[in-house]
Amino acid sequence: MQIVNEHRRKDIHNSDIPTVCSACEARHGGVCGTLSPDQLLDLSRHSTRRSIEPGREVIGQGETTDSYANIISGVVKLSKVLADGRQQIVGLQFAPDFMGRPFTRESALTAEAAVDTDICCFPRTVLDRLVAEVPGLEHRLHEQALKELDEARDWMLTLGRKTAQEKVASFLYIIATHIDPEKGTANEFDLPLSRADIADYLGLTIETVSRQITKLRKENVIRIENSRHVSVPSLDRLMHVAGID
Amino acid sequence: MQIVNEHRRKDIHNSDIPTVCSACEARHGGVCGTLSPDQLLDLSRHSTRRSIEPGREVIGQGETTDSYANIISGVVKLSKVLADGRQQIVGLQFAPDFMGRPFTRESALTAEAAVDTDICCFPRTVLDRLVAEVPGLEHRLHEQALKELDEARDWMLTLGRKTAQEKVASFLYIIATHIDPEKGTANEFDLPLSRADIADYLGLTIETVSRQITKLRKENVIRIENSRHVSVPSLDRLMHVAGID
DNA sequence: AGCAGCCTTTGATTTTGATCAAGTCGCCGA
DNA sequence: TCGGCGACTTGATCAAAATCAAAGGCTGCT
Repeated sequence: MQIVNEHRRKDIHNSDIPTVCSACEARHGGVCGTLSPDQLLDLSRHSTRRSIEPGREVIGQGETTDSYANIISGVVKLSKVLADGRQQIVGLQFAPDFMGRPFTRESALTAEAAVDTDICCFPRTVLDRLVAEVPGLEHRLHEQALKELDEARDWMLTLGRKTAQEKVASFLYIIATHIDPEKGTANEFDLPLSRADIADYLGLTIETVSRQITKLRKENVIRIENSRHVSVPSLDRLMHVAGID
Repeated sequence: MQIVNEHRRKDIHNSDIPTVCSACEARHGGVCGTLSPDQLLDLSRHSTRRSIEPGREVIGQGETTDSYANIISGVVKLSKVLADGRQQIVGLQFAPDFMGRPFTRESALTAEAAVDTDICCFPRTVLDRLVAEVPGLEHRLHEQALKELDEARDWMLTLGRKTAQEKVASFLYIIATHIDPEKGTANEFDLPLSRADIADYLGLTIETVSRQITKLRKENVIRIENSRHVSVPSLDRLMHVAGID
């Protein structure tokens, strides 16, 4: 994991930054961005990296935890289930998102890795202390919450008012624009979700998802290989099919 | 509007509090709760009360504003529309909610009064200054955002995975538990939304909403008069039909 | 009172997506 | 290399909700 970064880093004063953090892909985007080297050191001393394999739960609906985490790489599904087992994925989180809400006293949702995922966990107590000490930190967390709220509301429009075709296209668009934390959008990518997951995200069945993907393929909106790898000739076209503008 | 409050107020130190605020129904629940009398005076000097009749837009999708508001009484619909006119209500706000997100530089959604509604508006600049000055204020706004996020995610489960019957029951349950800012739940209430609004909130058509309401009535889950007034003999029963545990 | 207009309900029919049921494909282990 | 298994696709049928269409019923106005 000791990758030497060939590009010049965005910040000059790398000197005092903890080693774990200076190599961290999520440092600038996550909560850590607002922290001084001292504070970063403080936090890093209490934080642990974890690798999570696909399907592994980070936290279950109704459980309690006392930690927060940053996603370093990978994709995490946030989902809710009804008593009878019907499931809905209510959010996807990508690097370098902060996972803050799953860890409230009692979690209202399940967080589960969709693919191999690395996260950086730190205890609630430490972050809470830092929030009290560092002026801009709560603001950062607030911004993250507002971003998630906007995304949730966008998705509500998708769930409530779009057709199956538009839903699937909307999903592919989300992935294309989020899968690569570096550059904005990708024309080609591996789907981080199985058909069953996609169905749970879109409020559809796997059969319908499969049929709609086939339809999009036949209409040349996307190309598929291996059923997991997708390429998108024209993002504009995909957006249009997704009913976005 | 000069109503004399017969009940003893929860706080003792009423002395320095601006008159407009001391009579305000939203003061304890809204953002104002964290402010000192001085700060409240500061804010109140720049704030204006507005009465909004049903159907009147407070802010439209894509517009810009420079104010926030507290809901004093009434109900506000937050909605999004697709290019072709399909609409989805993505949230309802009740007194004493803070309306913060609608007013970001460019609003991602439309806020519109569902019934006669009173709000207390204040300029972005003043609140932003107070946020910088008052330690707990951003936290309060953060909490509000997290509350809305939780509600949005709950609703996503409803939109994606519940049947029409469950959706309508879920809606009625939301209203029963939110319409009265004072006590928790009401067994009897006027619906703040028309059938068309309910349909837009549930991702259904008005015909389906109407049929499901009729069905709930015939099954004695609810009683209806005037098509707007609803009474609920058993909240537990309603919850159960709504698929809530 | 009588009428116009809107909101709501109800009915008949159609459509979309769900359900049921086989396959097919790719991958892993024997 | 061959099964076998899980994930995905495809097909046939069914059902829930949408759509199309026509009343009711309430409100406000003349």
